[in-house]
Amino acid sequence: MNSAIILSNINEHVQLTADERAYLESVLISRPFRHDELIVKSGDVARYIMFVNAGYIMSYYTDQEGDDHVVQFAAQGWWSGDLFSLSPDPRTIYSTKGLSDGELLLLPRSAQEQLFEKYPKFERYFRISFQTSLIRQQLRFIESYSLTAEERYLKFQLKFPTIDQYIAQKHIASYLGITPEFLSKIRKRLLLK
Amino acid sequence: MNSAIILSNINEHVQLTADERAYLESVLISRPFRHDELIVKSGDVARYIMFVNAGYIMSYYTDQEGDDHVVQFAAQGWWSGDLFSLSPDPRTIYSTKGLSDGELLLLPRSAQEQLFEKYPKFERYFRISFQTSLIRQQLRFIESYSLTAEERYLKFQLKFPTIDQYIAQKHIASYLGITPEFLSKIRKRLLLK
DNA sequence: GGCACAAGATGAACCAGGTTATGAAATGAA
DNA sequence: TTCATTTCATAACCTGGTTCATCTTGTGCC
Repeated sequence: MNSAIILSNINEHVQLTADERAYLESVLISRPFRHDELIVKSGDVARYIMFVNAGYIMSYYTDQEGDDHVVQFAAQGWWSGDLFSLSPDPRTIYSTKGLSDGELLLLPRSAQEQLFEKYPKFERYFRISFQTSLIRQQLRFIESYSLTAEERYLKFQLKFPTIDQYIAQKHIASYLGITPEFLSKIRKRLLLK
Repeated sequence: MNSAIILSNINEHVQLTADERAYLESVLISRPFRHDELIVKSGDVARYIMFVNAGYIMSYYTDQEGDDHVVQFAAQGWWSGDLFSLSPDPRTIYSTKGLSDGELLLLPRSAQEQLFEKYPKFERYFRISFQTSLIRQQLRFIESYSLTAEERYLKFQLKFPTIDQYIAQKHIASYLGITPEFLSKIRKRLLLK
């Protein structure tokens, strides 16, 4: 298993010893996925959190009316946002799908608890990760109110300059909280400028 | 200082020793506030995070156009959501205001770092707190897309059955992401039902 | 290549929610 | 108690975004 990316990611926040590194590697599970594969279905018991080691994935939420809402795109080097696997009821409310071929590294829930017990450094790493995710999530929430759909689309393009070739427009629309038709209009409007 | 509430809050997730408890109490700072007092102004260097020991506060974000967006209400027993104080640049983007008279317990940033160093248990406590906050924040984000303004208002009333006497309607409207006028319409519509 | 089917574009009618304006009621300072 | 200020309600009008229907353009797939 190639764990270079996850290790360098963790190393940005805490310095791991050889022991800690070895232990982490011993509990990670490689999980390759294919383009368009449904990796996790909502309602599943998700006994792990996911690190994207290669490729692209997206997570989405299906509401009562059966409409999907894209919550997150994740590229190489990202954790997937589904944290329900860590709370008492591990049934996830998100589905996760591959947007390309790729590989996940799964960190099982049980292993994670042991990781925290054994090496508090990992607790620190995840504390920091959750904290920055929370800040980002709050900013995104604010933006969804204070920016127009067009501004949000422009921001999206800046944030994911390369990913969009992997993502269908309807999924981008869903991520932005608008209909595909309206995204179409925005794109046309932007071309004319 | 009365730290019963914060201790029982922490105790729900980790068991503190007498030492740990004493240390925490020694670094907490009492900060009383008044109704309508501006406690933190956006742009301030916020060197602490805040625990509501008594009363109600709200945090809001002021956008480029100068419009306020209420991000969070917090009652007794809640941490305030402003985590920028923990990131490298501690200038906050939120303002915080008292909705009633009350008291905050401030946990200074420097003290917090020492707390984590000295007693990893606190790292665990905050890891768990951030994690559950993140889950809640994601749910709120999803709801803002998949529910109508009226449904969100009804949910708000369920979630904060007592707080609304302290909060002006325009702040509730802001929290819900709508105009005060539109909230007015919704309330009228609901009364007629 | 050719067929089937999903994705994107386009346009018209429509609606949830915003904007602006006005007045009434509440709050509060002097 | 008065005057000023803020908040809430109401109503007419406006608009960003939706819905639905049709058409075009991919994109597997055998």
